[in-house]
Amino acid sequence: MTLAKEKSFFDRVYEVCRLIPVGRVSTYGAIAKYISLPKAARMVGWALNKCETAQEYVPAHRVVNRTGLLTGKQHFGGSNIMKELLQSEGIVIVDNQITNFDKVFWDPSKELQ
DNA sequence: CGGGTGACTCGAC
DNA sequence: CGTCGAGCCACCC
Repeated sequence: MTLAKEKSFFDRVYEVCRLIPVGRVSTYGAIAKYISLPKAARMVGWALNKCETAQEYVPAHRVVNRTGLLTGKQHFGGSNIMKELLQSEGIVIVDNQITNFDKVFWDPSKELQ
């Protein structure tokens, strides 16, 4: 799939996040890598922090750090909303850690090329 | 315009 | 094996 390269970094992050299939998750680094900025993983998280400003809904709960840990949980209203959402999609989480992370991991640079 | 920020990542000790 | 530190870069104020 080809994404508009004219758009800003943020917009690309939002687009990739929306492309994440239900029941799957991705990582900040993987997304950053897909948009040709593998070292901008922090920017991805920051972009998701402002995902509410995006014109369309962004499933930011499907994006975790590269270990499968829900580091962004606290930014989801301060509750277990992120965990609840992921579990409702079939993802198993124990202590904010995705247990079957290897199976649900979705790499845009591989799945989306 | 310049500095600060951040939901990350990787390497060193 | 676990913890700590520094680099990274586009966007906001």
